[in-house]
Amino acid sequence: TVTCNILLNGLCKKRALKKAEALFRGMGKLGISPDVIIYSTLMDGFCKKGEMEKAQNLLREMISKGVEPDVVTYSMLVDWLCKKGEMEKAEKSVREMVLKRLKPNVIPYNMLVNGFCKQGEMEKAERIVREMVFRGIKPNVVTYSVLLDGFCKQGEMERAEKLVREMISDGLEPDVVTYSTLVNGFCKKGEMEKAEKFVKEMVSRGVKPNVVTYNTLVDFFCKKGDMEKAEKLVTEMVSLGLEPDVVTYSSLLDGFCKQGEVGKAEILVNGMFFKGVEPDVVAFSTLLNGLCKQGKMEKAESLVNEMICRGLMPNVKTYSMVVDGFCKQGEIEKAKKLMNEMISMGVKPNVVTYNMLVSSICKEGATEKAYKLIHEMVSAGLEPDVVTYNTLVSGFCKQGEMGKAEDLVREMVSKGIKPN
RNA sequence: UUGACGAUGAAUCCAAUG
Repeated sequence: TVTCNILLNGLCKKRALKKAEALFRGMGKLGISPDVIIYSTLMDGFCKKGEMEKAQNLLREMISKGVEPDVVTYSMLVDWLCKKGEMEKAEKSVREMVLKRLKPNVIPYNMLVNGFCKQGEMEKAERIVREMVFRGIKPNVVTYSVLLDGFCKQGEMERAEKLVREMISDGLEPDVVTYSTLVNGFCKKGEMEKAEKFVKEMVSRGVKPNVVTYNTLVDFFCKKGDMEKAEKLVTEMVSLGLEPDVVTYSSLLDGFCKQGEVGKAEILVNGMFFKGVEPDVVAFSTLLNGLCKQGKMEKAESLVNEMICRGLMPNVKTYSMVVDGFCKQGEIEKAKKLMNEMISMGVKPNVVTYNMLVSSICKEGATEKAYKLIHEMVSAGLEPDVVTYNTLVSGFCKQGEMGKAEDLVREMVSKGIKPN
């Protein structure tokens, strides 16, 4: 059973779920009865691939075979709920564990903390930390890193910095993730000096920067448009034995594109293949966005086809970039056609996609007509957001129809959308 | 040394003076 599971785990980690499943079924035929670990391993594999149906079926199967879910199995459920943003249910599951005397350890609590942090609910996150301490569970480096990321994403860098000091005085060693989180926080705030200070600190504490740490810094310079510095950092990371990965390249691609150097980006993609780094959907989409922004729509469309040929399925963002490209070219009909095409590919347009259409129709001076798109959005199950309204308000303002603009502001407020 | 948690990359609107 253990041997099988080691194999199973390997297959799951490699995303070879079909093989894993085959192995699982094979075990049954050999008369090896799967234990809770086998089931959990496979369930986790399905969860990570987003195949929740299969995961749930497996859960039912294990229960029906009298295999009791344990702390790990429950935790996976908790994590799934947290990632879906269903925090009440997630909390309930943890309580359920307690009631069933499956003593939840630090991990399910970390999941809850992470869930709340990702929603920006820092008070609730801290409440969970208090609760875990109350239950006699010590926060670990992950707990702190999760909280740290939460504060960073809220832009509360003073609190973030304090938290790192706190964990050190609590006797916990910040690791590469902790530091990378903090470095990212400062980078996103544009505080490079601070970011560099903490890179120095991590090194002096014997924590080696890894690819993620460098990617964070590289991305900062790419966003700033300082491609020289970005490329220099890449050279530095290579000299340290860190291989640039698809994320490194994506940042560079975006940097070049935003500098208007789409040609360089195209060359870089070839360089990726050469280095054996396979571009993924994001990498391709980044280049695609560059092409669209330059109005090179023929190239853009053929790039989308290339993606599909490579088995990389364009997502909403990918398609939306092309939709926006057509919109900005004034080819609204083509944009609409593409929206139908994406639907037929099983990709639903979202608010952003619609906002693009709204924007281009406003630019034509037909704000009234653009406004009517809201109905279409609603019937597609989408709610207009602050950008939708900003676009329309701006449209009316430019047409000199201030009354209508003001009406719209009132309308958005009445819908509970805060003007920014 | 069989399973669960944390960090990095891509899309839409608007803004003063000129």
